[in-house]
Amino acid sequence: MSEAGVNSLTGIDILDELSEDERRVLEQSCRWKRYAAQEQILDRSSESQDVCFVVRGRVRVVNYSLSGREITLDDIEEGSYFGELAAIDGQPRSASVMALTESYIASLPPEQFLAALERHPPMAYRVMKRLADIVRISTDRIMDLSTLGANNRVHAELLRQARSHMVDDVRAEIRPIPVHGDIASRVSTTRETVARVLNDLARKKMVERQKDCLVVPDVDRLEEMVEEVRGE
Amino acid sequence: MSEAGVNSLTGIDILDELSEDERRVLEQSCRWKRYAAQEQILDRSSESQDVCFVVRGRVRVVNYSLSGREITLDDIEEGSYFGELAAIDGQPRSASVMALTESYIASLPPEQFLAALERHPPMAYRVMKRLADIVRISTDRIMDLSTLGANNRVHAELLRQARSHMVDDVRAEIRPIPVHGDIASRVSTTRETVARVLNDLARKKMVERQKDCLVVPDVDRLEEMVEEVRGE
DNA sequence: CGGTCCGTGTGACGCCCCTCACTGACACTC
DNA sequence: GAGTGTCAGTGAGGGGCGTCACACGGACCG
Repeated sequence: MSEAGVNSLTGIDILDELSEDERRVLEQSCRWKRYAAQEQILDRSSESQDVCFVVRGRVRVVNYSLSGREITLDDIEEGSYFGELAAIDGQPRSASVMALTESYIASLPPEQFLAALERHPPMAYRVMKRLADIVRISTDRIMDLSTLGANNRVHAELLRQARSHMVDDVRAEIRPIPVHGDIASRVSTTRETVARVLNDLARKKMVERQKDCLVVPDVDRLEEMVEEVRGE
Repeated sequence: MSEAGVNSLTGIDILDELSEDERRVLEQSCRWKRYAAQEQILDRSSESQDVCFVVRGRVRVVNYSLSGREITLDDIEEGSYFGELAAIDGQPRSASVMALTESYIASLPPEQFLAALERHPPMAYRVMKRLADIVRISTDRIMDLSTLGANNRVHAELLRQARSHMVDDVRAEIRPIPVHGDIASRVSTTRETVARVLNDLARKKMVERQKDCLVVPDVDRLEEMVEEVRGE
């Protein structure tokens, strides 16, 4: 297994309102497992319906087209969870999940999860909030895919990343510097297109490559650019 | 207002498990309103956060690109509801909603909705199931948009509609016959593309136009066609 | 029955961007 | 320093499909 004190669900957000005792009960119902970076945690075709808590690490929810093309759906941070869909509705898994970094995952059988939801409305409320958030992100993405061209989607994605890496009011430093194929898989385009767009933006001085980060000197200017295209 | 006995939430699925009394309380907190076909029920930019029950009629959740292009997100049947996202997370509305047919809508303020969720775990569970369903549909659509070409998306949509209009094991009769622009807005393409695809399928004897319906003589054959392309 | 919608059918044009193929840089290992 | 893996950059080619334009038919209505 693992060293004492490690099998704890203390840092998991949605379990915040639970009492120590309650949490301990859940901890005991979990299967605990460590995964290496890049390792597959959950397969789309697997039968399991467990809810998985990311106790340590970061994971990525992905899907593959039969042609092997990889579509990134979401990244999940330490303290969050995934796999709730199957637990809630009993349907097959809707996507695969892989570890981005070395990760420690606790999986809870659906029965215990549902029972906990029923006992603890605040926890249920948090789960709903999370689902609502996923829905919003998904419909935004559908809108992007439906109305924007590939390079505009790259702009939009860059803008999103910039917004979450602001260093002052206007400047963002995206660190670590994102790999092109990664961006591509988030906005459903190709590595090559991302490279071309990025160079194009660099030529216009709207991004700047540095050793360890990608800097966007004026995020608002980038935003204008995105909004403007959205209106066409 | 309206005639006696009409302001009832009896047919609303998620309120099934509530007692008569409970339901009555909710009924009294609702604003009731009738809408004509095509009328706007909810605007994306409106401030409201009410949850809306479709007491009678059918409504459509849509979004518009600034260029005016219309993206259909979902159709909602009598007995279901919409507008829960804003009520749950307090964020602005994520889409607009319009009446497809003449409709009678009950809107419940977010506080009462949330309070009801807290008091009634089974109702909360139903809401979660619904959200989970929306997420699944959305990610399917994202996959379609990411991996399929426009005409294959039309095939896929046709297949979906056929599946819900089976008349025996292999044959489907889609009734009423869908308008092209409608299909287009569901799969994010153009009216023209839909027309071309449909004629192409007609030439291959995979669909047949009739007076009042569109028939798919062999749904499995259509399915093969879709699956086959998905794998490329 | 001429007018006006509304939905459909189809051709031509052209551009976006995916695909393929190659080159180059950098990091690590033997 | 040669060998290997990962990531980035760039050009050429070409097909899918969005856009525009226009013709057609059926429904409804004065």
